[in-house]
Amino acid sequence: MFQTAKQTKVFQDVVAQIQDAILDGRLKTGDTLPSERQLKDMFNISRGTLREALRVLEQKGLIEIKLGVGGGSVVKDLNADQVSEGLALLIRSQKVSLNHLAEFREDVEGFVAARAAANRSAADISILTDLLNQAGKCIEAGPSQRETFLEIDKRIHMTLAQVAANPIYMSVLHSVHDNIHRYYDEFLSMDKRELQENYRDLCDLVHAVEKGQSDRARRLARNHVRRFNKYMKSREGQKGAITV
Amino acid sequence: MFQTAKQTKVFQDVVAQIQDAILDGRLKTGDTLPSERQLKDMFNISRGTLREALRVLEQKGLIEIKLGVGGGSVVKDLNADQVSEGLALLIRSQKVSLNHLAEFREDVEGFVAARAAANRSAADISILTDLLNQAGKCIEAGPSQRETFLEIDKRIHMTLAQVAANPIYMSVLHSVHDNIHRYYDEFLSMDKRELQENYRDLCDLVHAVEKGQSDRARRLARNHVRRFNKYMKSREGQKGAITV
DNA sequence: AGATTATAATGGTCTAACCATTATAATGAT
DNA sequence: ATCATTATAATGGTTAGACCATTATAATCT
Repeated sequence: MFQTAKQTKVFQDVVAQIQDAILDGRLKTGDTLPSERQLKDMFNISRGTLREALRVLEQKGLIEIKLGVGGGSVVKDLNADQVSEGLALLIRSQKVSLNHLAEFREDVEGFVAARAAANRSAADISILTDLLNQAGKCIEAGPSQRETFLEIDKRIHMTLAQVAANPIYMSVLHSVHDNIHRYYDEFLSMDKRELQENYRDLCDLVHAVEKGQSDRARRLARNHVRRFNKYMKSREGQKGAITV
Repeated sequence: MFQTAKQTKVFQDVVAQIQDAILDGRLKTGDTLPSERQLKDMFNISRGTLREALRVLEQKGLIEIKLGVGGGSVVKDLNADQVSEGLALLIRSQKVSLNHLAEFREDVEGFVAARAAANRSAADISILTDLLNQAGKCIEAGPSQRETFLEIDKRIHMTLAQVAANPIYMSVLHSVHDNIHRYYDEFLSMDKRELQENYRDLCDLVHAVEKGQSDRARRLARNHVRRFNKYMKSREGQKGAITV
């Protein structure tokens, strides 16, 4: 009939109070909290308990704790890192395989491209075109620029997420890339033909976005990712390092 | 040229060691770690430092700390809760609006349905049909069963994610539902006609999944969610409680 | 004026207690 | 003997006070 009246643990109450202050805007990004010795007196708790609370807030990505004079707990600008870390833990614990991740990425890149095509502005297209040009130069420069190409490839995808005008897309895509990146080293040996294929994919994709062709953009993005995934899987068989 | 040689902080080293042991399987779900007083000796650190490490591991969702005799740090079964909490923080900090969340859900439910249609087994269909029947009875029972209906609605969606056979879908969908649930109270006043409309959506959707019609399933799922979102937005205007 | 050195504030860690909770064992009542 | 009650002890939760490590700033020296 009744529920537990209160979370007795002191440090949880402190976490809640500071977290609420941050999320309600009473503490803004960049603000520095009082020193630990001051805070412990304000909350009327011991320093050890306060530090447990601060460690939790740090792990939540809400504050950053800096050392030395002028240091202290600084309110952080919240980003997708915690989501990303959570996903990474699921992957490492083998609750999620590389195949799962690849499949998911296929879907996500697909609808990101579709939303981007629906939302694009002239300025967006100009940024994307510029990135395409850089990517093209990388390929001409030969295989030495392979990593740079992949970096630009990633930036094009992230830019599309930005054009899609929904921060969730950016967070999710960022998390996916973060986690797929761990396997990149294993699969970095694309030859020139494969890179060119990749490049053509991106050109077609950006073109579809420019024309506002949502469905076509989605299909192209999915195929682009699928080809990359197939490539990874074939390499995976050769190396046998990762069993997913 | 060189990088920082080492993370000097003791508690971080402890976090890393225990986390690795869990993720590598040396510590399994349900295992109880030694007591704090034993651990502090094993690591040769103070109890305060150890507790900071444990608090971080707890916040990461890797362990659960129980009180009293026979208590201690127990290795948890990892789930999507941390991803969900991270997303919730992004929403509360207004980096993400309800509109963003609704739009994202539309896309996610869409491709979940499509994957489910491609992967469904006879057993899956039987479970879904059973849930549909329960939902149907709720509607006949009148508006008193509204909450139950919404609960079953959610279970149907989660079941589809399970059928899709990719744990990321389940995690993401779970996170989305978790976070959209906060706004449910504001929008629970669906009348009978709206509930029936909802019910028919679900029947059509399950039917498409049964037939293995991926594209149709995706379209139906998206429309289903979109209708719900429109409904929420219209209510939002009336109440004016949430400004997103 | 510029480089060097001391200062002091801050987080990081340690020690040693005591409090609060709870499963189990010991005790008592029936 | 069985069940309820009560003590016991192990565990996490909290406190207090000290000292170490880091670092921005101020003081000093060349």
